[in-house]
Amino acid sequence: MSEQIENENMVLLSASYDGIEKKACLKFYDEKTNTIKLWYDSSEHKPYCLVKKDTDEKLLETFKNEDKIIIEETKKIDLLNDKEENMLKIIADNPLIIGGMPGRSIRDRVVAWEADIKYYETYMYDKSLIPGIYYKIKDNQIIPSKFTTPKETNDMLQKGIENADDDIKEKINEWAELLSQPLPSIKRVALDIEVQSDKMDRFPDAGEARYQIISVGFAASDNLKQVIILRRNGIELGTNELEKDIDVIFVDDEKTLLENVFKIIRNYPCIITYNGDDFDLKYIYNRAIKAGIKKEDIPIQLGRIEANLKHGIHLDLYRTFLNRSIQIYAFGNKYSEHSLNAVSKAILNKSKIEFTGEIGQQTYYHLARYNFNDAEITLELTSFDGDLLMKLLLVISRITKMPINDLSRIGVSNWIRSMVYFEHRKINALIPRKDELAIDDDELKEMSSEAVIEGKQYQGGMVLEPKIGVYFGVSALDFASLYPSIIKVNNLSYETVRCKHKEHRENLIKGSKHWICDKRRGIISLLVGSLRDIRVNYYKPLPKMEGLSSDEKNLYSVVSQALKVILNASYGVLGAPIFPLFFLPVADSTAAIGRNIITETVEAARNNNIEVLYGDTDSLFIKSIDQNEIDNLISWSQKNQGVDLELEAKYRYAVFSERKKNYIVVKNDGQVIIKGLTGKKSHIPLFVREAFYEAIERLGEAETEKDFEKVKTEIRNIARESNKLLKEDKVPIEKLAFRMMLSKSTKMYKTTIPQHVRAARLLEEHNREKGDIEVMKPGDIISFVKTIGGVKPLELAKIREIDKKKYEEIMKSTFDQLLGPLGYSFDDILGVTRLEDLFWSSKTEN
DNA sequence: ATCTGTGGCCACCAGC
DNA sequence: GCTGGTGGCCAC
Repeated sequence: MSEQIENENMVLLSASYDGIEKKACLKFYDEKTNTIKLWYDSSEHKPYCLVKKDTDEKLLETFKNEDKIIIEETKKIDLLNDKEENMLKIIADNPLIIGGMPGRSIRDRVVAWEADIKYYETYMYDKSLIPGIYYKIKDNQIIPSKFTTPKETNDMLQKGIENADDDIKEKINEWAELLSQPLPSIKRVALDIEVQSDKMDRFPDAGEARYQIISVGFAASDNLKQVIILRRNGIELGTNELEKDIDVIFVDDEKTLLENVFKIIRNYPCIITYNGDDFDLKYIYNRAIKAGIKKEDIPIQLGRIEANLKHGIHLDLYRTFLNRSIQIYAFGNKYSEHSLNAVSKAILNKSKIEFTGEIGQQTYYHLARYNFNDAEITLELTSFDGDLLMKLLLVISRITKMPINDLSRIGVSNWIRSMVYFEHRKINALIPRKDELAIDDDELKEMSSEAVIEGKQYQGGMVLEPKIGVYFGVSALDFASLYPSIIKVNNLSYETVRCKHKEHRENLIKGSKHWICDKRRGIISLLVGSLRDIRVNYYKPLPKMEGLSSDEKNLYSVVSQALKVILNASYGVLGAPIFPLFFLPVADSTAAIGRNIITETVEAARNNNIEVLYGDTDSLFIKSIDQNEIDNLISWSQKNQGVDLELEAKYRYAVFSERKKNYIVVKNDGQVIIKGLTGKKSHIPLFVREAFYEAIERLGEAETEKDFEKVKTEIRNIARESNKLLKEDKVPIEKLAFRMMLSKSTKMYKTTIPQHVRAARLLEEHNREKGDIEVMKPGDIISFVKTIGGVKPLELAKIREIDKKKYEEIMKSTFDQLLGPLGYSFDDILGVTRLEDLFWSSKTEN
């Protein structure tokens, strides 16, 4: 049922294989009509393999030695229709199979075909389709839409990359064309359901779907705000505290409720949920089947890992926010727990609505308010900051060649895999299998650097010994995208590091046993290098350019963020055994060159009489704010190392202790930046953290060295005040709670039982006695307090059980990290306080 | 089924 | 009481 669509600009969202139609099904988003256009491609596309007469060994040899492997078409195997024995015969006659899913051997291809899941990869490659960009369909042909970049920005790009190598330059221009396309705003609806479960079963199984759905909330980008409520016996209406524009619809039976839900879903090309894969959509589907609704009338399609829409796409934000790259690089590690409440609190500063008792016993209006609120914050997670998340996904989709519904559910190693494989196919290069890149364990150990931390695979970044003290007039310098720069400049890639050419074995990397090919550009080096250059020289400075519209600025900063995510991951995956192109020598070489670069730069600084105070991996702190000295160092580095050293900031003063990764810097405007100190860590009690931050603020007030006396007095007052509150039991117990994440379920801790696990077990036991069998899961956060003789979960502890001495110790160690480098100690400061305290408490006792 | 890396500090556990 | 090892959080 191929639909004729003409002359429209549509964004390609996803591609899948329709097993019934035996056709490719493409989903395009049409911005004009706000709908998904389904496109069944009736042109022939069969999964096939090209066969080339050769042997594996011979080809591998060639692969390492030649500039490029060109695949020649000699014979096709039709994987879908050929009989297996026939295929095997062809394979026997032609031992090497390349192509079909180009680059992969027939074994991989057959496996991929059977799994059905990689279909879009081969289809999209064959048709030269890239998800996330605009197309027209005309005369049954899919034609990419053309967008031209504004002249000013293009000029800036060309100027920024004029010194790049030709191959990199070409690639950068290709990226620029792809990434400067406008970003569509996708019409979407967020959905959340509530289920009539009882207390004993707080997380009902969606496969079983035992309880009826009592409420479904909707919040959409076109301002639809609706809750559908199931009428039940004995439930009161309650008071209507909902905003006026929220529709509450009552229905009498679940089937009608579900039909209403489906009617709404069908109006939207994109549906957003929080944990919809595992719960909401699965639950709805199974209840619909139970209610006797026919499969073909349900717009939901359940996959193995993903619940999808027949007419559109579904994004499960739970899976997206679980992604570590998204968490750290896109959202700056703002959230640490992955519940809807925790994420929305951290990002939107909005919470779920609280209620007591069971959800099934709430009044209708309270249920509606609770349910709608969940749907609304779910939607808002995609719409805050000008649809940031949606746009980020679309840009990542363009870079990695993956549909957003896929990439939003999987980890970054798979993004990079998709991006790198696409590039292989594009140049008709063979994609090596894992076993072809594998190195024998003993051999690998022999050739790799020794890690500083036992149990790690190789040595990483270098951390300089800090020079203890307070320094006024300090500059922070760092290398822009150091590891990607190294990969670019040194031509690092799995096929160029330790290449097969005898003559290159002399090109040893200093401090390592690896050598680098200088005959051809490595594929990883080209990809990572071009992405690095376009970010540093174009997308990063672009938003500052004058005369840009806010849409343009927004696009550029989103692209910059997406590139940051990809670049940060691309080095890491090469050292990750799970990555299909894992090749440790590349990661090892990258880090080794990084250590060389920072060492040489420190040396160069010394030669120029610049004192280096501290440095970590790609950053240096120098005791100078002289622009000339800084510029000299920067140009030295550019000239001798080919990497971009940049001035990050000049600081009024900096404080270093003997501890690495622990320091304080103060900007000229008084803003204080703390790194690594215990006082800022998220697991310590709020009571300690608040006092710590108050003290930190005082540091911002110090303009010169002699101001520290005053600061000291003020910090003393803060410490004294806090201690007093603690002694008088005036600190609310919640503020005394440690909060720590469980990385395993409590039963899985075997070697030692840490305190937070003890607390978690106590809590589980307590709940079990109440009849609640729910246990704590990996990723859950346990709040506990230190009591005399041990720990207790926050919920079960009384204020009088608190071990005040322990908390005083924590205050001491936290404050000492701050005071030590300033030449004071907590005991000095509190020594004064203690006398007063004594005086004070004896007075009250009397 | 899913999973990017190493270096460093702190508090605590468990065994001696 | 000392000490090596574990687990969590952070810097890059």
